[in-house]
Amino acid sequence: MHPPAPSDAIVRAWVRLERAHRAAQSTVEMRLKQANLPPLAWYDALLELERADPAGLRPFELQKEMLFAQYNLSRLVDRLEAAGHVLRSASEEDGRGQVLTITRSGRALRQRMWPVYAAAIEAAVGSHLSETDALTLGELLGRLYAKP
Amino acid sequence: MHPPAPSDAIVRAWVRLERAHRAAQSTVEMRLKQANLPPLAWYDALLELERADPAGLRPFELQKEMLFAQYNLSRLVDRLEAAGHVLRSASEEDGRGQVLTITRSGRALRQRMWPVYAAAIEAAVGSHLSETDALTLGELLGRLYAKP
DNA sequence: CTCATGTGTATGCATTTGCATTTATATACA
DNA sequence: TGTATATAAATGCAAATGCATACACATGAG
Repeated sequence: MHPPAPSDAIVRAWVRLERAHRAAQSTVEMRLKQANLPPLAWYDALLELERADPAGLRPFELQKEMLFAQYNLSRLVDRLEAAGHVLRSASEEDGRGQVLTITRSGRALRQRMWPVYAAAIEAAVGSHLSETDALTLGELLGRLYAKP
Repeated sequence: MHPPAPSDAIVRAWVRLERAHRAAQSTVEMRLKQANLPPLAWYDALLELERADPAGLRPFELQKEMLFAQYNLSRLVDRLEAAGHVLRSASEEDGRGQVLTITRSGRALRQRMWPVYAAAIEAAVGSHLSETDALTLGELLGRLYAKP
C-alpha cells in the first residue's frame, strides 16, 4: 500500500491519546485556574529550571525538554521573566544565546502550585489506573517520543 | 494524606502523556499543513458528522464526542460552515438547538485528508509500537476518559 | 580572512483559544 | 400557571499560538 496505512489498533491508540490528553489536560488546567494559579506550562518550565539549578538552562534546551515550539518558549519565558520567576542573562559561551535561571519567587511559585497540581494529576490519571497500569502506560508513551 | 498524592508512576505517566501527545500532534499537524490541508480538528468533526449521517448531530453531541470546549466547538463549526463543509439548521425538537450535517464538499475534504492523516499517524504512533502495544495503549488511554 | 550556511532567539501579524457573559428556550416545581 | 433554574449556543474581548521572517552570532570551507 503506498501511503503507509496504520492498523486499526494504531488509529485507535492515536485517537484515544488525543481524547485522554484533552480530558486530563482540561482537568488539570481547570483546577489550577480555580486555585488562582498560572497554567501548567509555567510549572513545567519552573521545574526544569529548578532541576538545572544553579547552572540554569539555555532556552533551546528547555524547549527541547518541554517539546515546545521555539516561539512559544520564547514567549513563555517573556511571561515568566515579566512575573519575576525567571532570570534571563546573556550566555558567556555563545554570543547569540541566553541562560535562564529560576528566581526565589519562581521556586516559591512552583511549590505553591504543586499540591494543586498533584491533586489534579491524581484525579485525572491516578484515579483511573492501578500502579501496574501506570507503569505500563508510561513505558508505552515514552516510546512515542524517545530520541534514538 | 489530605491532598491525594499521585505515585511516581502516575506522575510519570501523566508527564509522558503530555509529551507524547505534543510530539505526535505536532507531527500530524505539520504534515497536514505541508499538504495544504486544514487542521486535525476539521477531520475529527467531519468524521463524526459523516458517521452520524444522515440524521446529523447536535453541536453539543459533537462537542462531547470530541471533548471540545463549547465555545471552541461553536467556532470550529463557524469555520466549517463558512467553508461549506457543514450545514447548520434549526433543530425541530429543541428550539434552542441546531442540527449539523456534513455536505458533499465536507465528505470530499475528509477523503482528501485521510491519506495524509493516515501516513502521519503511522509515522507518529504506528512506527513506534507493535500491534500488541497499540492495543494495550489504546485500552489504558481509554480508561482515562471513560464515562461510567 | 571571507563568505556561505547553520543555529539561537525574537517579533509582527493573523488566527485560535480562553473567559465571562448573553440570549433563547426548556424543564421542574411551588 | 408562573417562576426559578438548567441547558444550548453565540459572542466581545483578552491572551496565547502559529507562521513567516528577521537578526545576531557561530562555524566551516575555500
